[in-house]
Amino acid sequence: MKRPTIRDVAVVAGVSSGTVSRVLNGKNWVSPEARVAVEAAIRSTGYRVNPHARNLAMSKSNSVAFLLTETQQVLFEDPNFAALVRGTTQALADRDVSSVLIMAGDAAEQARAMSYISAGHVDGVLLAFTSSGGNPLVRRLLDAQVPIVSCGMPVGGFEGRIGSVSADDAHGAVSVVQYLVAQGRRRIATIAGPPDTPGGIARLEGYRRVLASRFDPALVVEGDYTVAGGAAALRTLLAREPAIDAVFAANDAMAVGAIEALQAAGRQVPTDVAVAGFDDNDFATRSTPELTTVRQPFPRISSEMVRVLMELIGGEEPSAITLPTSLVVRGSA
Amino acid sequence: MKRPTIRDVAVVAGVSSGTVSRVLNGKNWVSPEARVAVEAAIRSTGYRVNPHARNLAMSKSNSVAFLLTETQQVLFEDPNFAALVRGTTQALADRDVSSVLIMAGDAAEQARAMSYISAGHVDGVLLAFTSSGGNPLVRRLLDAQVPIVSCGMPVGGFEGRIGSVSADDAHGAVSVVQYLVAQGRRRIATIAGPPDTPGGIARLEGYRRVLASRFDPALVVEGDYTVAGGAAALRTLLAREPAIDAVFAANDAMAVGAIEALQAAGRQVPTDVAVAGFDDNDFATRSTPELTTVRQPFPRISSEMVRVLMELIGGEEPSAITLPTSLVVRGSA
DNA sequence: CTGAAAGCGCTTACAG
DNA sequence: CTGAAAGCGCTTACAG
Repeated sequence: MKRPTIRDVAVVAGVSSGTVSRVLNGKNWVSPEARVAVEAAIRSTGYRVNPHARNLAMSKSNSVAFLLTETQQVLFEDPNFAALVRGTTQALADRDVSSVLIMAGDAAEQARAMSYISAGHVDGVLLAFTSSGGNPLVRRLLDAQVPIVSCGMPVGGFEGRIGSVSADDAHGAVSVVQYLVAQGRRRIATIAGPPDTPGGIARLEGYRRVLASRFDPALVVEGDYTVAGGAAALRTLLAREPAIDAVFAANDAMAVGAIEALQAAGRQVPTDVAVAGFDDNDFATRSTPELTTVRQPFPRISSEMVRVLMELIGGEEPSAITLPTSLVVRGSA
Repeated sequence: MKRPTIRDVAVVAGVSSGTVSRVLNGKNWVSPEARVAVEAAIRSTGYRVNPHARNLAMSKSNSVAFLLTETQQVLFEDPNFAALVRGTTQALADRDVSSVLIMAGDAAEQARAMSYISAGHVDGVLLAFTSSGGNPLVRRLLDAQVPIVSCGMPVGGFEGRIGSVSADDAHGAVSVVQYLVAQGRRRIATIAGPPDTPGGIARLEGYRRVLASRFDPALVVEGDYTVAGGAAALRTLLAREPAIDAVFAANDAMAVGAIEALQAAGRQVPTDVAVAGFDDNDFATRSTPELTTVRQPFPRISSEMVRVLMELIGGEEPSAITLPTSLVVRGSA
């Protein structure tokens, strides 16, 4: 009737509940015989540890939050988020820790998130650092000593206080722009990301580094990481400089928008204008032609985020990890 | 240094910890003076209740799972899921209960989900009933007495054992097919959903009911709810019966695929062939022309799911709720 | 290696 | 209306 407790297991196994707890927690101060007896008793009673009791006794929650500081809309439209949520959930599950998705898009939600997290529901938080929108919350979380690791280099002055793991944005941009140059492109424009995002900064810098003295501010337009934003940016670019023959967009969504706008303007991609993106997410293979882009290693980013967070929770110092990207050549450039 | 407990609040307020607990839980057996003193003490100490202690004492978790039995890929591509996850998370947060997203696509994940849930991490489960893929898990959950409510009528023989809330699929289909008839369409085909899904069954039935004696099996093709599947189904339809002048797709994604395939085949939408969908999700406004479709009231579905689940958790019987749909006329039909 | 016991921080009959 | 106390189910020094 009632769910079995550690005590029930103990009587069946003929030991004390302390011993049951020890085998449960993999301590090795237990004799082989006792261990065998306890394991059998666990099976025969159908015992499962009560997480609330364990959490109370150990004062930890065995759970972390994945915090979304963007508007909720964005989340489910952004394949990067999806990959990260999927990847980290998996990596966490492998360690038997659960994860809660927390949406904290507006101030009210952020307040709620803050009280939820600081109440001790989670041991740490995973963050996708896309803009500065979540900064106030991050600051408060930090003040409350909550372990945090972000995907993407922190941009709000949090360097060294939170863990981070990011793709090598600058180098990824360098490699793709070099590729465009090698293909003989002469007027290479870029659609940059928002300047308050790590990708918005570093990818532009990579572009600029390759072009060096040939860098022309007129060929830089800022986008908002959306398909529509990419299309709009492209039109601006075309108005400024009709002779562009290549565009490097700071993410795949904008690259898709650029392709659509280009085609609407009667330009062939890649014949007239080559287009390259960044991310290699679902957008990359949904456009015609498919995108030449820079791949972010999301599975590895996810597992590293989890590893670093666990270290932080364990009391270690925050580390900042950068992972290599790779160039994926498809039809668009 | 150490986080304040109920006891700290009690000494500051000059009462016993039992009284603090009573004001915390909104019991009214507490004098106004005591209440005021406690509330002040809570503020001055910065007290927050420890959820693990509370959960242990009350033996409940104040948390529910949103279970995804589809492959993980599907989730983040499906705007219906996104709307449901968003809506239920919100409704749950309003009641101060948290939610965990659990992906249980393959057998290994289902086993893990089972043990997570039956360990008592959550008080109940929210489910999006899209196919029969999750049936074995649902069955085991039911055996373990876990309260469940699904979106969509249960199809695996779970009627009456789990709560459910769904849009009125049959009536929604009736209204849109009647609309097509009223527009003067004569050869109305349908791309049905998979026959092991509630929508796959009821929407087809609504279509059939309107056509009655004019129903022609040759005009029915089964799709898989994806854009590509919709396009493929449309091509099959066109091969069978080039004279179709309208298509009712069982969801928006397939409707978009149908439009694309139609256009690729040189047919104008809606002039040559009218196309209607079902859902009114993001797909509906991303196609050209935009979709005429049946709106599912996702916000209401979400909040009803939560309400019914809370009832179930509270010991009441499972209820099955059907919510009305509405026809949304845009450019495609 | 193992048991008895204290403690984690709450809730809730039970008296009063 | 309120306090003292038991209980929720674990973990973990502390002895032995």
